[in-house]
Amino acid sequence: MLFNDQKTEKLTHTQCASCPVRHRAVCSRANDQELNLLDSVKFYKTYQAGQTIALRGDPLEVLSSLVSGTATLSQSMEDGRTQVVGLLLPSDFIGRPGRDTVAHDVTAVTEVTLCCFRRKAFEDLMVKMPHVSVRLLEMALDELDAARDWMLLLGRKTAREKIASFLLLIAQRSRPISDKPSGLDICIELPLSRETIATYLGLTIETVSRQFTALRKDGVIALDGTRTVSVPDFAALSDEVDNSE
Amino acid sequence: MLFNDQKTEKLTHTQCASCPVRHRAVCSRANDQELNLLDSVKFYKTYQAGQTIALRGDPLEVLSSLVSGTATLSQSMEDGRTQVVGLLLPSDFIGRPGRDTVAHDVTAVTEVTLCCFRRKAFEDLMVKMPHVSVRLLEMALDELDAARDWMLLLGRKTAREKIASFLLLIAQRSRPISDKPSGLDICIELPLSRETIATYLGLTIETVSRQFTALRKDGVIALDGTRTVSVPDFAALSDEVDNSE
DNA sequence: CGGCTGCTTGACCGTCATCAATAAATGTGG
DNA sequence: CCACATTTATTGATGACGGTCAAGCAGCCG
Repeated sequence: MLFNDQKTEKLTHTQCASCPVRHRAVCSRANDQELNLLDSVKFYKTYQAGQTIALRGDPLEVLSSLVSGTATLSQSMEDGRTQVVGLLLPSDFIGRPGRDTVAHDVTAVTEVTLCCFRRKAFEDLMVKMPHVSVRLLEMALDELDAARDWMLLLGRKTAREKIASFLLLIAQRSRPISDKPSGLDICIELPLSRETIATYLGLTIETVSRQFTALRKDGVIALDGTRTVSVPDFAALSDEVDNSE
Repeated sequence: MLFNDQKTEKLTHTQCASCPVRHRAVCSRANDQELNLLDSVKFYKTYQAGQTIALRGDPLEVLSSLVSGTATLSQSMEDGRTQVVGLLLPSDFIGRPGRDTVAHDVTAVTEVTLCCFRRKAFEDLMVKMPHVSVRLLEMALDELDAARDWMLLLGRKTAREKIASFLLLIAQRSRPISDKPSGLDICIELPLSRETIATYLGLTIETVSRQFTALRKDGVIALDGTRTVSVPDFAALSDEVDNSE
């Protein structure tokens, strides 16, 4: 059930105008006046690392944008096998208008802050601000492309290629957009545990671990602790991925 | 390039009112007057089995709905490894407003008829008929869910489960909606070759073949030729899939 | 009939999963 | 701050599933 059972509940209320995802989220095309409207109906929720945000099949009462932190979308089978089917990073949207149940499990992997709207209120907003629908369609289509790219990875890539692709993905998405210090080592902070990486890549935790060490031994990456990866030669890492045509 | 190099070009022009996908495609919510408008700007194109409809990166000049036949969306790597990332069946939409290049290769696997719109014309339509945008968003979100379900299959299911899931999928989608003759054998006509099935399931053609025979030997399915599958015990087939929770 | 293409079957092997044992990181209470 | 417990990650040994290579088979068409 969305927004139940979380112990911690930060009620910080940031003005939309100074919101970190102001220009990327579903609200990106809102003008000042519209932002005021958004400010008046939105509310924030915070989840701790590991908390369940929503479960597949739950009634979908609240729609939200991820403001900070990282969450996963996942799908699992009765016998426990699980696949992460999407990574949610700041500006990503959770839930969908026109549906009344949650389609996939949503889990916070770090502390997560959501900017929330009751579904009814959001659907009203979509009528008042058609650009919200347009932006939502754009974002859905982007996610669709991303999902399909991931299908290539899951269906066809080797374990080593999967890890390399994953590192490149994280490097891209965590970098504040077009910031290429081609001189110094690129340093990647992994938001996911080995366990979660494995379920994202369709591998086991052991294989993930082995491939990390293999890449390290081959000098493609360097590991500092378990969550920090530095990339001495970015081209070498890219070469590990025989990229889509 | 969309709509080049096809030899055969059927110019049949069906009235929207009697279109087979009238109530499922992007135009499903159009009224009679709007249908007339659609009739006046749409045009049909036909592709032969095996023909390329569009290639990744091509300029996207035409958007279309699939009216009849089956096509695939696929993604491939430089070295030739290929993954089918979507199956296009009647009523599915091809292309996306707001993009100017094709995101994935589109290939006809049977003879295919498309109901086409020049991109500009279609974007005008979206303005005149907002329900088209809404329907498009709905369809995009459905596809997104389907893509994510497929990620679970690709990442976590065994070869046998993949084949069983595939058969169930085809059975569902080819059946004219909620038609359950629980008595007699269900008969599935496969629109895809073993080759294409393999690239859809992230397997090799040999493994697909072996799993088909395995399921046959176990009495779960019966094969009549290479494209016709009959299912004596539907429950047995469903049991092969340890379904998502 | 031969030649073609698509499918099946067999023999073998490699990649990755499984099971199991450390080792490292993180947390807890004294 | 250190002993101890717990979780998380690494490493090793082994085997299974599915891939690869190769040969046969079936349907199709000239």
